[in-house]
Amino acid sequence: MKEIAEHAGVSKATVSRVINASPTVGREIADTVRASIAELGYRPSLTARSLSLGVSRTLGVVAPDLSNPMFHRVFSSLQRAAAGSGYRVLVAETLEDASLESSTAIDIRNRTDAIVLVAPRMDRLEMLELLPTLQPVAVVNRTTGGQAVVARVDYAQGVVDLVAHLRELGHRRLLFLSGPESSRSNQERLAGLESARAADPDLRIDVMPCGHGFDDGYRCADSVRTHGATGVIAFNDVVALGLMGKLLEDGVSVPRDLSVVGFDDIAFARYSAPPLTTMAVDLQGLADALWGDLLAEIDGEQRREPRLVAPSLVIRGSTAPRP
Amino acid sequence: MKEIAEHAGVSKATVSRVINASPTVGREIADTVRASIAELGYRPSLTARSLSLGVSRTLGVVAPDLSNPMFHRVFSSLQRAAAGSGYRVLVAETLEDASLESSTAIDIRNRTDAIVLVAPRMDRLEMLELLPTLQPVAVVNRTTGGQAVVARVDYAQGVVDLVAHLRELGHRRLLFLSGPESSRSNQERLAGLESARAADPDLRIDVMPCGHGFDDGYRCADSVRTHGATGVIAFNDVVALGLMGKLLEDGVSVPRDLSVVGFDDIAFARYSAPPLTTMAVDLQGLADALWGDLLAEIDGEQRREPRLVAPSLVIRGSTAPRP
DNA sequence: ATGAAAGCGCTAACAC
DNA sequence: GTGTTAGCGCTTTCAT
Repeated sequence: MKEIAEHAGVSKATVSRVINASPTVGREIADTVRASIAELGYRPSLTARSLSLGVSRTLGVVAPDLSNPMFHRVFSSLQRAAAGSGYRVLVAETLEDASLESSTAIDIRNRTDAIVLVAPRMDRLEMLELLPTLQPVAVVNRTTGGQAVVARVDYAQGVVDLVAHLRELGHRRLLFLSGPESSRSNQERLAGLESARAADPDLRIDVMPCGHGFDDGYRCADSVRTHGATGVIAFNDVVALGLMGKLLEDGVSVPRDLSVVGFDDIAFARYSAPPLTTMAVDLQGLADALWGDLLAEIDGEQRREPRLVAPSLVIRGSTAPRP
Repeated sequence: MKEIAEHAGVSKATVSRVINASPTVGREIADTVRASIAELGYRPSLTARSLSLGVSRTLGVVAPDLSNPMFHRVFSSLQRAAAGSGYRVLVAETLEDASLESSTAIDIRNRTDAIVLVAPRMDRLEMLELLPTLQPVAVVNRTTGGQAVVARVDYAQGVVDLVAHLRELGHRRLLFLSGPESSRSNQERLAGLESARAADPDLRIDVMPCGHGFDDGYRCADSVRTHGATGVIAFNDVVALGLMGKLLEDGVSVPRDLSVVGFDDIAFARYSAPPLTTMAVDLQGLADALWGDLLAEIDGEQRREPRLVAPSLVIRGSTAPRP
């Protein structure tokens, strides 16, 4: 920057003004400066800028695993939302290392103006302790007792809708393939199941621990077949797809022999054979709302009203009347 | 930091030394300082640190679309590799906005110590012009004439292997579902096709423009059916899966009526019905090599020997002898 | 072993 | 309108 200033015969301050398009700088001078910038191929240091301004215009995202299309979509949607306000997104995948989630979050937050934390399995106490040091911070699919901006998918209601759909098709014996025990969103699905049971004594819903990945669904297929249920509610689409893969391989026809539903409406759900009945979630809407609140917090407001987004049933080919 | 210094009754320099575990600091003093840090909940500013050191220990990644499992895996593998050296990864998805790729890359590079560019469709001249301003920089699946660290998947050879596999199964009329025309990796696949043709005059391989997404594969299914080929080589697994979805929906049996192969070996390829025959790519290996070279460049060495990784055939259920 | 002070590249009063 | 100057929070000589 000093070089530019010298080259253009002005002061660093003027260069700074030109870069930031300050209106108080003379036409001619500005052009000279711009010429020097172009000639010397100068690029302002964003690091120095951040330090001086105390602001980086960067949003941090911490997520467990972007290969899960659901997590990827929250990230991607956030990036889109943030980009609309001129913010970049720095993301860190915590992968298997749940133990490093906290320190990762702290580190990421340190380089950014705000952070969104996607940590479905982080211990609640640990999270509650962490949150105050992370402000402004948003949390996805968890409750925080007002410690953060929060947006949640209404998994409980989603599961209720799924059960209702299967019920209408005549299914009375249902099986839920449960996700990670410690996952908050799994617990909500379980709660949804409970209220569905309560509302309909004629219904039997069993729970089978399974997991959250393709391989988990695939692995559970045999137990599902022998279980006797006619309708299966998978933890999510990924599990449902893994399950269906194995089922079809073994000659079980979905939906003729067995109806299967997932959750999330990932891209592939529409193209599987049969296409998957599932709950679609407006993640872009969730991200937009979250980002709006976060931006307000960055500007000093307090926005702690939890956002609850309702998923909607998408009926495709993997469900049919009870055999 | 000043507060810590005052609280502990030492100077800022000493605090800095304690933070950086300098050995030249007295045991007792160090403990006092650490106590103050803990008590006041102090976290050093990485931004200031970066500015002072001229180094951020962060790697930037620019990729078009992380929802593509292939791109996601290069990102994820890079993050794993970089994490091993204590580096964070800042990623930006350029999404549809190919026009913003350059400026995004510049911006990201500006906040990081190095960058890896995944831009299969960026104009070559634009890229060649951009590269010098991005050093140290690595590029995936493109050639740069020595302007950058590069790692490439040998798509040409992969396609040759795929053709050979189908040929052995008796297929003589093949159809290639081509990806984006401007994509470098698509051009390499085409080159592979050409050498396969040259080596085997008895073989007929047609090319049909299709795309790179699920929906593209899905959409092409009808034309594929009427085309008459008995073996289909999809641009990648995503296209293959989209195609198979529609095919099975329409009662075409894969692999009995038609053999289908993909490329990349994405996670779901193993769980589709039928599981997909495809070319597996050791992306973690590619990322490790790339990161090794990049790290060397960060340290001032020059590492421009292109890395070429050979994919390997994974035979699953989507291919069978010609009907 | 510790402190004082300069400097990383930028912005923002404040002066002219 | 433009230049001067003081800082943003840290690291790192150079003294002591």
